[in-house]
Amino acid sequence: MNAVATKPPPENDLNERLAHSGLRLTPQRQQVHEVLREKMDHPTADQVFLRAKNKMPEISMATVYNCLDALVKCGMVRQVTLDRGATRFCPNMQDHSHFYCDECGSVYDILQTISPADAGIRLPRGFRLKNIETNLHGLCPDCAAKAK
Amino acid sequence: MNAVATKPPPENDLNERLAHSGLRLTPQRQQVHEVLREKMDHPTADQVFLRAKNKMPEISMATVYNCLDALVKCGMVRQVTLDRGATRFCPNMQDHSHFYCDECGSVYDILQTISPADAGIRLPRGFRLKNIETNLHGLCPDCAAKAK
DNA sequence: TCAAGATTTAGAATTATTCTAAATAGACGG
DNA sequence: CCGTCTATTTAGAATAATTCTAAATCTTGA
Ligand SMILES: [Mn+2]
Ligand SMILES: [Mn+2]
Ligand SMILES: [Zn+2]
Ligand SMILES: [Zn+2]
Repeated sequence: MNAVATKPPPENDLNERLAHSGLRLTPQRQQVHEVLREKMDHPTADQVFLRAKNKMPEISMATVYNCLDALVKCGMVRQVTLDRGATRFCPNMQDHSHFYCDECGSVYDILQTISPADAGIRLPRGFRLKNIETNLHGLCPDCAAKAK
Repeated sequence: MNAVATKPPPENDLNERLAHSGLRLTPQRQQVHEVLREKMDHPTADQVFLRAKNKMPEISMATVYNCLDALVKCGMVRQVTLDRGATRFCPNMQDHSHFYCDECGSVYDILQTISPADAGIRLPRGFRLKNIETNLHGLCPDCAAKAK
């Protein structure tokens, strides 16, 4: 699953994946996606809006939400909800989990996931599992150092 | 860790745990906690408010938020954030994960046989892990049946 | 009994997200 | 190219979720 390198360059992917979901590739969707890939710090919709405005000053907040929803729907972006604050967005579609610093709120990709089997999870009859989300909570290196 | 049965009855626990965090046991906190234990369907703050009002008509929304925060802080309640909607609350402090039905939004407790901490996540140097949260997404039995 | 501090409360304020309706863009058939 | 059709974008209003504020109330413990 990991050994065969048939993955097309991610940019083509965007076009195709949108099409596959009956969605068009628009400058705005492209821009929002680029913003996410540029700095993979899991920004909120609001932060995406501010960053996208630099290259595309006319873009609106509603469009950013629309684009993010489109990108999530077609599987190019993941939604990350970690606390009561705004939802964050992640363009890394590799299997990974998120480390959330309870102190400063920063989010890190952790390239390791727990399979349900490893976690000892057994679903009762009838449930249909689609995907698993693992969120690690604690202190980031900076905050851990300060805490000492 | 699991074998020694020194756990006091959960109601005493509430008093003690609050005290341990420098918080008082108040009728409102008790009521909010009771509401959560009565129907463990992971209600939102709003739903907790409505249910609590039945026995305690003067309780306010602000108090419900305050109480929920207090209960979370002292470790009697878990916060569950699953999508862009309102945060949900869970009074089950056993090690378990949550199944979220993407179709109808219902949430189920899924018991784990192995603590995820033991499942072998390896963090880069410097990170201090406090706890792991596992969210399962898919279809609940009802929705899975309808989907066929 | 009193002072200090914690908690509750109503309502205002803020933040996050969704909705609405009109304008625009772009694909497609002719 | 032209006109039509539909998807998308847009501004702003509306709604939903949460937090804040300041005053009232309660509790605790000198
Ligand atoms: Mn990520
Ligand atoms: Mn639960
Ligand atoms: Zn941090
Ligand atoms: Zn369902």
